[in-house]
Amino acid sequence: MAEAIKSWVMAKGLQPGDRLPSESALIARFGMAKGTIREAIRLLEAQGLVTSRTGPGGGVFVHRVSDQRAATLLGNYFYFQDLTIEDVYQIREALEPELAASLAGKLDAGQLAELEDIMTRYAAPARDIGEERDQHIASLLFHARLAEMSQNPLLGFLIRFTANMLSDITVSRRLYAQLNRELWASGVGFQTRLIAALHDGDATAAREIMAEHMRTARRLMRLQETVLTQRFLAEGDLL
Amino acid sequence: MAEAIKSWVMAKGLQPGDRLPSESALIARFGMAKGTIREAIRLLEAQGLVTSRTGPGGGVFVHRVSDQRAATLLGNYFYFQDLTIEDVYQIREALEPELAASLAGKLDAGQLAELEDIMTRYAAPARDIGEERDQHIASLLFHARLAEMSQNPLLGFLIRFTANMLSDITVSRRLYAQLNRELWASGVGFQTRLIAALHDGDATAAREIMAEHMRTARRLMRLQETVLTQRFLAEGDLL
DNA sequence: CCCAATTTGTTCGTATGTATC
DNA sequence: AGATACATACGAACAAATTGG
Repeated sequence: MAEAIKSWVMAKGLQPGDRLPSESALIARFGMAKGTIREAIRLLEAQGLVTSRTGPGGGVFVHRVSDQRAATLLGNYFYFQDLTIEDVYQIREALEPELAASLAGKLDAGQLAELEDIMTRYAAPARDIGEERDQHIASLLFHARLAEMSQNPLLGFLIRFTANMLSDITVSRRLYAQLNRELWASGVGFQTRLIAALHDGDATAAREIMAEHMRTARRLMRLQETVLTQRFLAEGDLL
Repeated sequence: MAEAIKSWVMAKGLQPGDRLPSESALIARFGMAKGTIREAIRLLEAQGLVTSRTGPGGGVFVHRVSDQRAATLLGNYFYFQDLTIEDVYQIREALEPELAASLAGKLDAGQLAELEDIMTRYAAPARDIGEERDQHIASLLFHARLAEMSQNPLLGFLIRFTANMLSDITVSRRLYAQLNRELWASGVGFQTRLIAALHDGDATAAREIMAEHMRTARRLMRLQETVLTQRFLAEGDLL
């Protein structure tokens, strides 16, 4: 029944911002009771396709599915799969270099400045765990912003999604607290060289710099996961 | 309010198949009216997190989000972005070779046989448009099955998703009707060599074969899109 | 085959909250 | 401040589907 409304909306070619008929109008049109209509609207709302506002001029409106919503919905799917950090890095290692290459020479001065600005947030080594965590988040933000600059919506979404998913995993497992200095050192150097390559329009260099960074991060993460497992075995009640 | 139920479910650590309290029980527990509870359940249902059955022994059950559902939900997001075929191929060109490499030497005889079986469906050149369409679908099935064999759930999902999205786009635009013989010829040859490399456990060869196939398909698709645009201009009412 | 119990699904009437004019 | 228009919430009744005796 939500499908009926959805296809009706698509048939009418409604665009984001357009208003759906009011509840009473939908009741009349589809010949269903208020509760049923409302449940159908909830189905659409959960998918992020509509939003509703109360009051005069309010109603139900077509809404473009937000990046956030799409990521959450897709995250629900992987909640039941058992993804490893290694799985996520396999994707990043394939996609991030591609992104870097495709952006070489395409960014304006403002965008390059923004990336440099983010970089300054971890120009200095972290002095405590809190700073270390902040730097880790900021470095993921660097990738997320880069992804938003992509002309390819699919590529941009996937990179933001994997970066966020990694952020969730690592923060929840407190991996960031153990990240060693090597990652920090390689991270700053990498971004400096990457921004230069992007500025110069050197796609090959940008790709290779990013690829190397991914390989390094993946290797370090792999080490951390080993450490983590050892800790679990040492601390927890042994089987 | 659906979030309250969702977090309650996660707090209880319910697993797929576990039953949620009945509507009346939820009404008692959360102190809300039946309609409100039902709307909340619809929100979870739309996300694919629960399903419900009527009758004795029925109720609302935790459900692992299906592949299908996740793909549909993610597809809604991209409905509002304007994705091009080129965008999708940029992802495939990055991911498919990675998949091929990671599966080299990991498939058993049954899996290899299944891939060969799919291949036989387009061993001969298509004689009419209908056959051509079937072959196009079958070739996408080849990629989808290969993706399901991946040990990486994220990689598998993304490849199935991009292949399906491409299938939707091309079928709806009737591109398949224009696919030329070069794609068919290269397709069969590619799969034969790919299966051999997978069997031999030659990851490097598998990656390169797939990469070459993707480059070829992407190039041909690009030509087709040009043709399609020209047709629109020739046929439709000119501006 | 039918009957009864259980649980979700649907309907209606009414009341409340909220934002606009 | 008050009227209006809209979504939101409540409660009671009835319908449909499924299972077991």
